[in-house]
Amino acid sequence: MTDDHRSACPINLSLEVFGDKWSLLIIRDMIFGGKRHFRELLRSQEGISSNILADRLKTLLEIGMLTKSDDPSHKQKAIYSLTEMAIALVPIMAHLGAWGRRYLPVSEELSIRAQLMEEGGPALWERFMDELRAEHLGGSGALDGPSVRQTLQAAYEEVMARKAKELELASAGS
Amino acid sequence: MTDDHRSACPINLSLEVFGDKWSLLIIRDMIFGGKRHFRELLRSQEGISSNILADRLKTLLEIGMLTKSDDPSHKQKAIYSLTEMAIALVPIMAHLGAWGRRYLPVSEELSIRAQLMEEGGPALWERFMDELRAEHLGGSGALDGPSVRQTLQAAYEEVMARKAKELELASAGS
DNA sequence: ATAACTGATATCATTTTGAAAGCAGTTGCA
DNA sequence: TGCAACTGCTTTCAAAATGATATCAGTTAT
Repeated sequence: MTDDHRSACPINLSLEVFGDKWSLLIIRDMIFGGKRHFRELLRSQEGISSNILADRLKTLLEIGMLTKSDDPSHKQKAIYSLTEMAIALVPIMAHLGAWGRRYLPVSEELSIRAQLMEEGGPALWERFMDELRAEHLGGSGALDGPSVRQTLQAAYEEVMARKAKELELASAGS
Repeated sequence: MTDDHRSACPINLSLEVFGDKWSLLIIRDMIFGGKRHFRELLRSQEGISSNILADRLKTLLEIGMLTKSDDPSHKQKAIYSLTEMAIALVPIMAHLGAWGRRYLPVSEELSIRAQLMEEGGPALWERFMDELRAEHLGGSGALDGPSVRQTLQAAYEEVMARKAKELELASAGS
């Protein structure tokens, strides 16, 4: 255990954990993208390098935000799982998304999930966290209805489909 | 306007703004510490260097999280003010503090504010934000009763006083 | 057999960080 | 009228982090 912290302030300590440009994006892809494997995480929107990804995964494991296990289907495959510590970031993700959506130049398709999370409020976040616990920590059984992640993903695809259609119509009409 | 973003995802864009170890600490000191001047911000718990502080302030100004004005009392003094964009981070600060308090090795005195923010909930955050608007954006008049910042600060000092007393007693009893 | 896939490492140039000292003024006090 | 303390920075330079690219040894499906 390395204890050389700059200060024991909770905000500072939080930033020491994920105050960089990549750690939270990895968590984001696991939470909202359902990614569990190294090669999946490598295909992020933002194009993370493999050495950076390896380094951050190692750090997140050390901190206790992730755990790693073998994939029975492939001897070289590793499965990364979220711990409660990482699942507890869902409300922060929601707030970050809402803030970014309000003040930064987001695209419609990449912010529709944030919009739904904002509209859903704490009740939706709690449900999402329960689903993540079931998925990553085992224990409780399946939940009824479509998962929060599936609902968010469907909304994303709907926007993409509409945009493709609009583009097609605009192109045909020119 | 530089538009070379890694992606238009709201979480990514948020991290491009304050995904580093210092930017949010500066905002924290302005929000919770009431700091408005360069030399005040230089005296942070974590010991930020003057070059880093200057660089971050410049970036925060460019982004639109802060504004800068002259201090009438001193020709070389600058007053930094929060914009609505920065004041809107109060709920994120509250969540970050709550998360850090739960999962990281915080000290009692530096986390008492986070505890009160968590217990106060959204209603307290809104009141705090109103006070910050009055303080940094002008407009609305004074608010009744002690300010949220004063209440948090008083709680901090109470913990410090108690700890000093305990230390004194322990020392006397040895 | 072989091509594609697995989770990483190695290399190396570029960028960022950060401690420390310094600077050109301004202000308050003797 | 001096002079010390204070103002918001800037400069310098070493060390650390970042990140693109190529590569690796082993595994699996065809």
